[in-house]
Amino acid sequence: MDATLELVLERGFGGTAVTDIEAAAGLSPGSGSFYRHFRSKREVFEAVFERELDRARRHRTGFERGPVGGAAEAALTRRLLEQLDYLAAIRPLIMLLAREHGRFPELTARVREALLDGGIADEAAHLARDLDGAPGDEPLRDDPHAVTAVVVSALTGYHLSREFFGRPPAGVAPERFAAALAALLAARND
Amino acid sequence: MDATLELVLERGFGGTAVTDIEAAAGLSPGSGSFYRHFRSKREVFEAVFERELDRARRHRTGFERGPVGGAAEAALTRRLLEQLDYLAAIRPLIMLLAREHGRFPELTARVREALLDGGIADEAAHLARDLDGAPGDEPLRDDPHAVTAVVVSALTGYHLSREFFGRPPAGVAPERFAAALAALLAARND
DNA sequence: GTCTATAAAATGATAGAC
DNA sequence: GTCTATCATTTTATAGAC
Repeated sequence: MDATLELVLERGFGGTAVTDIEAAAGLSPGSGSFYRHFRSKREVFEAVFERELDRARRHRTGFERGPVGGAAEAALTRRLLEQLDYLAAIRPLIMLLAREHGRFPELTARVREALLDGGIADEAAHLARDLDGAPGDEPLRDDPHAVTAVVVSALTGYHLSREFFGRPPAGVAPERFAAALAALLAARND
Repeated sequence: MDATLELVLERGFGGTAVTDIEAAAGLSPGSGSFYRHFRSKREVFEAVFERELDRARRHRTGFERGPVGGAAEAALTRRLLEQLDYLAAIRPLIMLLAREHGRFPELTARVREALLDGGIADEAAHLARDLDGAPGDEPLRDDPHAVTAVVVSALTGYHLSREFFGRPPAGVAPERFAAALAALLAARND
């Protein structure tokens, strides 16, 4: 499964032959030994996908929660970096979706359910709520769902830009990026 | 070439047979008529990629420029929507990169040069500059490159989330998204 | 659980008639 | 510029020995 994941991320499902998987897994290429473990190429792909989905679900626990007190902006920055780390951790799942959502349309809904509905968007919403709950702040005068969308988009965009282009947007490192985003968010209730 | 683009975006290069391309182009499948137009499958892929790269380059002209005056936030919102439209227009190029940058590593630098170095990042930088030059504003007290990175990330992230997940983050429509981002940017010099 | 051997189909590509 | 026909290779998958 590790060999399959690596090859599919590099060449795609259609560009990966069972022979390649056997070779990468240390089996004799073309021997058909693969078929003692999985009944078809599709089956191993689905197994890999399920494994990565499970990993992603298990990974999202223990995020910091609660009102952002004291040095609000620094705390915010820390949480945003945490979310970037999460995205990095579930990289395989995101890349599997990016590569094969055309051939396996069912991936879309499954990843969305695991990531968006209960993942970053959730965290970003908490974040926005926590921020608004900070002592001394007035209630929101802007659109909280839209702010959540901006935060989620910025985080995923930053991650994907690094993945696809091999470097972060404008060459800005994660810490600088998170600090700038936190500053924008903190200033919005001034 | 149209048939090839569509098939490659859906199934990937390795998952698209020359036979499929022939069928989609209205030729007799398996006839080899494809080879009267291109010498190999790789060649048609490269032709498609170059065509989309060219289209993307030609498309980015006529963006609004200059100091954001008057209703600064509304003007900003308009420009951000313009950038989202641009991303939608060059969708094929972005998706080709997302799908095949593993198999054709040379795509990365070429798309980056066309999009990031002279594209959105450039526009975002102008945007930040124009915003700071607005009459009555004080000079920037934050990190302009990092703010640019946030804007680029937010725009690309919003676009890619819609592509990969089939819906915008938090269900927020483009207008709401752009308005929220503009509000965050406009508030940062208060 | 791996190997050799092999079958059946799909795939990339060419030759030559129309 | 398309078709029929064809070929060599690659690919998916199975059978059976060890």
